[in-house]
Amino acid sequence: MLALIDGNNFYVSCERIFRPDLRGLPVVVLSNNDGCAIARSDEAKALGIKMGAPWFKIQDLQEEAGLVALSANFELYGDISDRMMSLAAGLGHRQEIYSIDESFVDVTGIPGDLVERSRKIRARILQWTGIPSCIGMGPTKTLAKLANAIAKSAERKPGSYPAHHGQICHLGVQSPQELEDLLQATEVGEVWGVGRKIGAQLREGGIHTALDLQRMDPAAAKSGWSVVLEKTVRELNGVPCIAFDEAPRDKQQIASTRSFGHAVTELRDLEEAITEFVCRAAEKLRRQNSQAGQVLVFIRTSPFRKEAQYSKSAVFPLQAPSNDSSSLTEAALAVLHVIYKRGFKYAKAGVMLMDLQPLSRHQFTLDLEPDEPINNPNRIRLMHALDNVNGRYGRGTLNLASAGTAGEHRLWQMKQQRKTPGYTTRWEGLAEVR
DNA sequence: TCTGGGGTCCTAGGACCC
DNA sequence: TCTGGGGTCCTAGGACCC
Repeated sequence: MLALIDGNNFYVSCERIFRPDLRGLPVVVLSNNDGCAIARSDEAKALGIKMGAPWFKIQDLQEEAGLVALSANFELYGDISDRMMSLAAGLGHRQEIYSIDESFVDVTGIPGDLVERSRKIRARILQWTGIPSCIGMGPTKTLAKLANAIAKSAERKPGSYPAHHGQICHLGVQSPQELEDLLQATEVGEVWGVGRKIGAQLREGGIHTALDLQRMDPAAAKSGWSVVLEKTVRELNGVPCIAFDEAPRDKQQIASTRSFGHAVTELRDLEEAITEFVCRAAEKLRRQNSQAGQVLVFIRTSPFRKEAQYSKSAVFPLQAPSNDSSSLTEAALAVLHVIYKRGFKYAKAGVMLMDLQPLSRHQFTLDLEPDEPINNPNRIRLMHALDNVNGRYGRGTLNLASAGTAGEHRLWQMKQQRKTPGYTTRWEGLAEVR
């Protein structure tokens, strides 16, 4: 039996911990660059604000409805997430942290009333971190996710489900008839793994509810769509097909990409941005003790603007895998010089490190170059020092020269005009009590 | 004026091999 | 008239997730 614990409107709830004045108000958290809404309070949802709604299209609601918008403060959310996760882990014996606000917990064999136990954990999370959450339980991940969705709807949308499923919903203890009713009351698009496209195709084929999907022939799901949907069908029937992953696995690719605060036309500006992106990505790469075999760089104009469009990416296969910021930057800038075209207004760029492999693996080349910087102990120490300094004194304290200096005005720097302090992660962000 | 970022997995099709 | 069979590996693109 698996439980899925998930924070309600997580980013908004994090902000409300230190801004109790925001409770009861419509609040949204905006994506990087203050671009669009990526988290909404219940009150904001009630105003009809959709997930991903562009800020400039909803900002009138500030005046009209008292909407409050905040810039994303991921440092804060990450820290609150850690606290919530460690409390959620107490529900069972194994935990898989699935995203910043969700974790699966294996509650198989836990004695006693799981619903009661869940209520206690939920109450503890609320009291100790201030984050309201919902818990769903079922014999597979897909059913636990579904239970969680039911728990949320039963609380937020009265009448959608029987009220006693609010906050905690345990599908494992329902009678077959009750289970059928719950699945019948759930739209097929709510099912984990069914997105916009497949949802529309299913509805076209007469499959409208989770119950319809559960009763679908798995072979038909596979031949008509893919093995992914087949697994979903089986999971809805209580057959586990998606593994429980306790230990976070090494990433297979690491990306750093940004939309710019202002359109950028000059190569020099793009060089700065790309350098910074490589350094961010390389830092993550070193943190998981990996090295990259390939570097991808892309630049593109804004598809939303009516002007000349250009979008291009290219890959640089490294002669030997590396996690050295300057080697990777050198490769990335070489790619940039190839794909850059003058005369376009660039809106976004990014770097992806690919073909990742553990540091322990070393591929020897036939034509060893004598001045190969790879594995040079001094370079390794340098990267180590770089990470330590930036870890201690904050990101960007030490940078490669081609990243430019923060003092200069950087057109490409993203906009964040509504950011709350690092309440729990920075001394200067500590709240004062008077 | 203003539309996010970071991932995973699967599939189809091409290149290539014997 | 009639033009094999079986396999692997890689990549690009699509779909999904939060």
